[in-house]
Amino acid sequence: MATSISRSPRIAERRDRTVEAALDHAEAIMTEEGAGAVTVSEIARRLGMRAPSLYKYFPSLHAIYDALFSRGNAQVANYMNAATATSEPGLDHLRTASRAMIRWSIQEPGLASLLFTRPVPGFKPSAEAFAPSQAMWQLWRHHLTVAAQRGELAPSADSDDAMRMLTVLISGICSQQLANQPGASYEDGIFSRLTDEGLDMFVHRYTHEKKGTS
Amino acid sequence: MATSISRSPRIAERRDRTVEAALDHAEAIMTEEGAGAVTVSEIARRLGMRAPSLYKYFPSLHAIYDALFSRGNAQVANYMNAATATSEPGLDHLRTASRAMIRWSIQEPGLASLLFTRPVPGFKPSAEAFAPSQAMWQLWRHHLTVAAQRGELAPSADSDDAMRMLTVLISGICSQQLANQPGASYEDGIFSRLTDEGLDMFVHRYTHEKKGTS
DNA sequence: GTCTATATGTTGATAGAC
DNA sequence: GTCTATCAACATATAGAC
Repeated sequence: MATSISRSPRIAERRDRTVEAALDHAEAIMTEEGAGAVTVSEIARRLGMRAPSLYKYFPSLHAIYDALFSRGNAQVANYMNAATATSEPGLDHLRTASRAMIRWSIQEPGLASLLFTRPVPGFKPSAEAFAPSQAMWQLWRHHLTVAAQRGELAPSADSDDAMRMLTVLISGICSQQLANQPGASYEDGIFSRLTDEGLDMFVHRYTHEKKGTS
Repeated sequence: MATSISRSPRIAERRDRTVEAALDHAEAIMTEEGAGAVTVSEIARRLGMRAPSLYKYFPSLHAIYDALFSRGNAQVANYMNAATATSEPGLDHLRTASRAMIRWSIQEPGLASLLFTRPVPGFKPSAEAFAPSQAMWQLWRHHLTVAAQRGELAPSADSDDAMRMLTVLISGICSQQLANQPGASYEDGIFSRLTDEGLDMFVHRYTHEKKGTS
């Protein structure tokens, strides 16, 4: 992703290091001040550069956000792959992945808000940057299918609505945690502590088939 | 809240109308462009005023956000009071209030994000502006107590954790709906359509006592 | 690749004429 | 209460010297 094409590999490497350093700072700004606080000037300031110099690395602020979006996707994918490495396909994977997703979002609130909400008024990620995100959700969806086939969940869990309900739970826990107790860790958070209870609630609903509405 | 003290009631009235008009515009900006897009200049522009004139009505941009916060609280309280006017105390009230809250948040995404998240980096509502919000949640909490006493929910539902779980569901539906299908109505939204299913899931969990975790 | 200099726009906020 | 004028910052972005 961050590999540039150049005649000299040494120069390209150095260039890539600068690009990565710029994104490191941008990420830090997001975490500290929110996603909307990222500016070309502030990144340059932290790099010990003048703002115009940064335009040699990125064509625009929009491009920086796009690179951050891609980086966020890569990070969360790595984090979840590592977390679910030894998980069984199906329900076990879904539980582990859900916990990992919430844990990561709390560790990286800036990147998470960029990936999962629209915190920057003018910015929409490019199709390329967005594609891995879709792939990730399809993987989740697949594990719902597996869980239903294995009988760990009811057949109705193999549906887009069930998938949406699971994302509702995860995003709800994250947003409540970050809004009401920012800075708290996954273990200490009064909302993130409810993760397993929420998952049980979901499993309960999609194990015993639906009852009537009052 | 918006009543000013003045010797002449006529002038005070006119002043209050201007204040309200300014907040109307600010609200519209929030809905159209996001909570972070509210600026003194843009409000003045829409009022047909110069920016400095607005400082006769508000001491700072921060004060405008605070007034918007108060207004949001009043609006959502009115909306929910109207919606729950004929509801039975307890579970019926909670169901109706949850639907109303989600419906209102989708209709007023700008105000809702101001009330329930922290979309503006520098802004924290004043204690006075925040107080009604706390009162509202205490009312919800009260209805959980009533529902448990009536036997509509299990005793464990009379807890802060159950309250948090309910807010997780509501905020999760809102945030997913607004992020993934902005502009859709409550009826058409692929996430807001899950409201009743989510409530059923919650009720199911807090009716049948908790089972073991896998 | 870095810089200075600059163009152009925006913001929040104040002073003071009318 | 409105305006003009102004300030000090800040932003994105470009041109061109070195």
